[in-house]
Order: sequence, then structure tokens, then C-alpha cells
Amino acid sequence: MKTSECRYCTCPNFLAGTVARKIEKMAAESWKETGLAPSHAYLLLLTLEEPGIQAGIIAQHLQLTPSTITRLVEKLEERKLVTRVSEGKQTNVFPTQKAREMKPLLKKCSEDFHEKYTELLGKSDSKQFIQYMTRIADRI
Amino acid sequence: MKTSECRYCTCPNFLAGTVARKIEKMAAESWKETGLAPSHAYLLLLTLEEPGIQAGIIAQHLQLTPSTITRLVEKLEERKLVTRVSEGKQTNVFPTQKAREMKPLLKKCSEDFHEKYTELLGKSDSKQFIQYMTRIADRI
DNA sequence: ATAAGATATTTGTATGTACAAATATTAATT
DNA sequence: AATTAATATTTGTACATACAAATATCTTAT
Repeated sequence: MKTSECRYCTCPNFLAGTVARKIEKMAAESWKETGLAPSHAYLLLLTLEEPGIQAGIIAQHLQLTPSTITRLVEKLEERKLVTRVSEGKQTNVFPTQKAREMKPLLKKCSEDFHEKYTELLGKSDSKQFIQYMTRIADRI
Repeated sequence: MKTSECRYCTCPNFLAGTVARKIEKMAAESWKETGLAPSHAYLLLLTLEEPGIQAGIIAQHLQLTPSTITRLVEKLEERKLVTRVSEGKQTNVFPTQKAREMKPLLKKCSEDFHEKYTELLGKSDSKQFIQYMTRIADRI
């Protein structure tokens, strides 16, 4: 059934959730090769770009709560992809060697996803979607 | 931190998730008075509009998987808001008297949310957002 | 009429996320 | 210096959601 035929197709909350789930599924497919869920992949990329990044900063960049970051980092730690170093009250997250070796693959998957997405929506629509969503996010 | 300043502010998956969480929070606030989470509220409204609606049809309208519907209905059943009547291999969901009494409140909350949302984004932007999201959802 | 396949739902399990409370550290006030 | 307040993170718990497998029913083919 098409979303436009659904009972709550005019409810922004319903729509936002539906779209998010669909896009996440697409993203998960792209990142499958890494064995990581999209949010884990983002977090890992953050640590690769800025080794030792503070947990709270990660939370801000991913727009997730601190407790969620703790949980995501735990998972990545189990897979030996990051290590936590606490420094006073704060926690710094470093990528491991294994993660560093994975970087090219992560980049590739990220690009794959962007391509797949752009192809699906067309260049102008996909660009517009990003602008639009950003604007919305900043106002809510 | 504004979403437009985040590291992955150009990633559609990140954006979609962020926006969905923010809108859901807004919606949850509006539905607080009912004690129901937004998705429970939608489901309940569906059963009120079409008593005896089949579980699978609910799944299609809410764009959720059948197993999720089972779980949502279970919760509503615990609160004595719906009852399940199985008819052969299918399950029909009926609202209880308690749910029927709740209908005006549900409607009110739904309208509250729409107003709050429209006020926040402005009339034209909020309308555009809906059109845009619907189009995206149908193509993914 | 029975076996095989198709359909609808539920169950078991796992994941990502959040909230509230707990903990640990640092800063500020008296 | 000691108490209080502020800040950063973690823990306990709960929830919405999904996937895969199990179950129950119905349909079709032989």
C-alpha cells in the first residue's frame, strides 16, 4: 500500500516515522558489508575523523541522548572497534587499529548509500529533501 | 546544537531519523493527556473509525509490520481499550466502550498536535512538508 | 479427501532509542 | 576547607519496532 493511501498520510508524525524507517532500511542495506547498523557506522566514522572525541560531542553530532551514545559505544567496544578512555568526568572515544583498517570500506558504503538514494529520488529532489529536512529539524 | 551544524547534516538517513524523533516527541507531548504513545493513539483511532478492522489492514495503514501490530494491540488490550476477535486465520480488532468514550479526547489531541505543528512551521511550510514526505515515502 | 502450498497472525528474540536515577568528577560558595 | 551545585557519563528499565520461525487457517491440486 502506498503511503499516500494510508489513513494518516496527512499526519506529519506518521509520515516522518514512515520515511525514517524506509530510509534506515535502505541505509542498513548499504552498510551491510560492514556488519554495522547505520548509527554505529556514523559513530565509528566520527571517531575516525576525530580520534579521542568526547562522548558528549558525539551525542550532539548524532543528535542522540548521552545514554544512547553509551550503549552504541559499548557495542562498538565489544567488536573491538573503539576504546573508551575516561579523563576525569569525561569519556574520550578512540578508534582501534581494526577500525582504521575499516575506514575505506566505511567510506565506500557511505558513498554507495548516497548514490543509491540520489538515484532513487533524482538529483534535484534528493538535494531539496536534505535542505528541507534540515530546516525542519532546526525549527523543532 | 543545531542540526545544520552536525557532522552528518547532509546524510538523508541521519536527517530523517532526527526529524522523526523530534516530531514524535512533539506528538507524544500532545497525546500525553490520553496516556497513549502516538502509534497507540493512531491504532485506536483506526479501530474507532472502523470497528472490527483486520490486523493486517491496520499494518498497511500504519506502515508497520504485522508483528508490531500484534504488540501494539496487546498493549491496548491490557488497557481495556480494544478486544481481539479471531475469525478464522484473521484477527479483527474492536474498540471497547472505554475507547468510544475516549474518542473526543483523542480527536482533540490530534487536532492540538496539528495546530502546534502548523504554528511551528508556518502554514505553507507545514503543508509542503507533508506533500514532500508523502512523495518521498512512495518512492522508497 | 488428502497433501502441499498460500495466507494471517503470533512468539521468541534482538536492536535502537529514551527517561530517570545513580555515580563520578569538577567548580563555586560560603 | 567543606558543603553545595553543576556537569558528564553510566545504569536500570521500558518501549517501539523488526526479523525469523512457529502456528493456525484456508485454498488448491492431485
